[in-house]
Amino acid sequence: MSGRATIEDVAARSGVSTATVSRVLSGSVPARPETRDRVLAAARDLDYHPSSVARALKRRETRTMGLVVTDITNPFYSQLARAVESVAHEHGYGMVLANGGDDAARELEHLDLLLERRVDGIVIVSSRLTRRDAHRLRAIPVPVVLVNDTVTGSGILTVTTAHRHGARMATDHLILLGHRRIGHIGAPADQAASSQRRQGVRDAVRGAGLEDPVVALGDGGVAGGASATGALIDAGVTGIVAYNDLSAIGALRALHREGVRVPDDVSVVGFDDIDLAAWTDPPLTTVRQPTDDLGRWAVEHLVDRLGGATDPAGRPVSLEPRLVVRGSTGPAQGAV
Amino acid sequence: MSGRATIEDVAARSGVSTATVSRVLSGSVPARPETRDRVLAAARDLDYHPSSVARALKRRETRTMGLVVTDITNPFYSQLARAVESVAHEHGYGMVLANGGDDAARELEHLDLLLERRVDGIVIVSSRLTRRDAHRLRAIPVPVVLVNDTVTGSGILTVTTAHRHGARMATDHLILLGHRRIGHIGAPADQAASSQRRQGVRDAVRGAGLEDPVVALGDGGVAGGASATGALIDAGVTGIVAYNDLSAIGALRALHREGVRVPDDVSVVGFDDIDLAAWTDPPLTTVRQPTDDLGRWAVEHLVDRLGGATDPAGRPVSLEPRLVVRGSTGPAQGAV
DNA sequence: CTCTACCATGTAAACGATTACATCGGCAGA
DNA sequence: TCTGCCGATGTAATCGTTTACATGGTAGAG
Repeated sequence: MSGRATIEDVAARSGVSTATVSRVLSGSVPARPETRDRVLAAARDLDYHPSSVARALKRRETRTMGLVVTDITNPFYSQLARAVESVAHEHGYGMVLANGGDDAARELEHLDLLLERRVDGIVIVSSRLTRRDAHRLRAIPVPVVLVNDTVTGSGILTVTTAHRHGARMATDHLILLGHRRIGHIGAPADQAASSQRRQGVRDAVRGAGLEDPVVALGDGGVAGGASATGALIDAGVTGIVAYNDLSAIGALRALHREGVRVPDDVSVVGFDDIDLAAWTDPPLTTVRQPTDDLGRWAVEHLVDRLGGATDPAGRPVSLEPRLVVRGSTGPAQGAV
Repeated sequence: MSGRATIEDVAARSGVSTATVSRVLSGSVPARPETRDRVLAAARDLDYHPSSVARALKRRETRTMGLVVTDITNPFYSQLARAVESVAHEHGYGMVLANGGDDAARELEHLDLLLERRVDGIVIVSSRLTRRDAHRLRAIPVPVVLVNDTVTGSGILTVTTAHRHGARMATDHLILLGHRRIGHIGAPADQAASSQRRQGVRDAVRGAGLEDPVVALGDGGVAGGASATGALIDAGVTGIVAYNDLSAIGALRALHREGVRVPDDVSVVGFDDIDLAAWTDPPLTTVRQPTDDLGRWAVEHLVDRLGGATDPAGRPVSLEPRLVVRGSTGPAQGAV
């Protein structure tokens, strides 16, 4: 057999027209039981699987969505990707992955490729595009959902973790433990949510009447977290709120290397609650993002919209994170 | 505008036939400069992007490949996914991700979906399918490359890390450090490479004339690694070779909880060299898989084969891993 | 017995590109 | 001037489905 069986082969073998085959297979219109059986048998014999590309051309929908992610290697993103893929699958959608890579240009190129592939919708996760090329996002001719990121004043559906509030919870936790001098490991401005989380830390500190947090900039990864930590130690902080778990893990490592005990001397809080956060030494106190819910929300609203729903897409929907207390935080020295 | 611009719109606007538009855009056939310009201008004005689904139907290739992974959340897989996506992109291919999930049934379903989508080829990485449903793999009507896994006696292209040799290197390393009683944290038989790595450990131990390694079974994840460790400690091992880094991290955690010092009392070696392995406490000695090379090999051979190459696909190609020594291994107590 | 309705099925026109083949004007060589 | 060729472009078939519309047969109503 040179190619795969087509609907025509099935029609020929079962002695009916292609229209009937199509109808039987889709079940859209009842057929005479006998016909039905003949068609089904022929399809089985020929191992016929309809070509979704032909179907896509006719129906003008591919039942595929694109997922644009900055770095699939980052545990938070891969967990989100799993959620998105899984929910998409539930709804009969496939997922094509576009991994951002380093630069925004590449992300744009990926976007064009997705559109050429005629994906029905796109989920974009905390991309660089939202800052540099917001106008490009608005021009996308298919529904888009942004996760953990916003582009102001567009009608684009958005779901995000309450970063600011999450960071505030983390910081409040430290303050409640008696910490007075708080440090923050930030991420570059092109990282999603970077400024919101920083704000949250500041909110808490100010709310408690403490002096402003010491901020050191990381890169959103482990290495950056480690190297940012030195400055915080020097500044004499006893509590560190990291931009994310990776940064926090870097901090743990740096502190250990410097002989600073966690949590006895310094407490550390992360953000995300990636799988490995429970297994660091000590286990990481962190703010858990509702990753599965983010993914589900994104996909289901995309699907709704594809189904013709035309909700006004008002303000960004914000999902509450949850503080997960583990071993990396404890009472400040000399606290009550 | 209700829909997107089609080639016909461009043809109309530039006053030529669709054939000419197609030719100009693909550059396959030279056109008169003036025509060329008109077409290009029209395409730009209409923001025309050719539909790759129509093209796929005609050309009978989608320029898309499928990637089947067991769990995108596992760092090794996500690193591999990044490599695959990136190399595929280099060659003009898109990637649709099929995340296995728990059971093999789901993986089969995913496979069918990929085929319906008419992917040109499929990369399968250490799937459950190879054991249960090898016959299904052989029946796939597009080229397939298996990564880190084999199905015997099929003509399926295969590239794999030299698991057995890698595990042997890890174990030899411990033996060289004076360890005499070696433990191994294994993975269930349905995990790829599980038995080969176990064999490698045995090879080394036997080669050194030591008694057989103590084997405890994990689940390939952190939790399993942690719970398997107890039995190894009880058995009095001083060196542990884990199935992978996740298991090793679990072991580190369990040892720490038991007050066993690493590497002073017990040494631990992992496998994979995931990003975080360098950041554990102590940093993990591990066997680095050539992840990028695996991905590149897989994609490029797939592309070759799609291009008509018809290499005999003899034996599985095996890539050598590399021992990366960090802080989690050290001399055995009482060793010279 | 005729008419209407309806049910099961067939016919053929899309969907949006690519490409084999036909056409046509112009130019070089005889 | 005629022939032949070549380069640029147009015509139309094709890829594999879905689906609007047409058709033909059968049963129930009158």
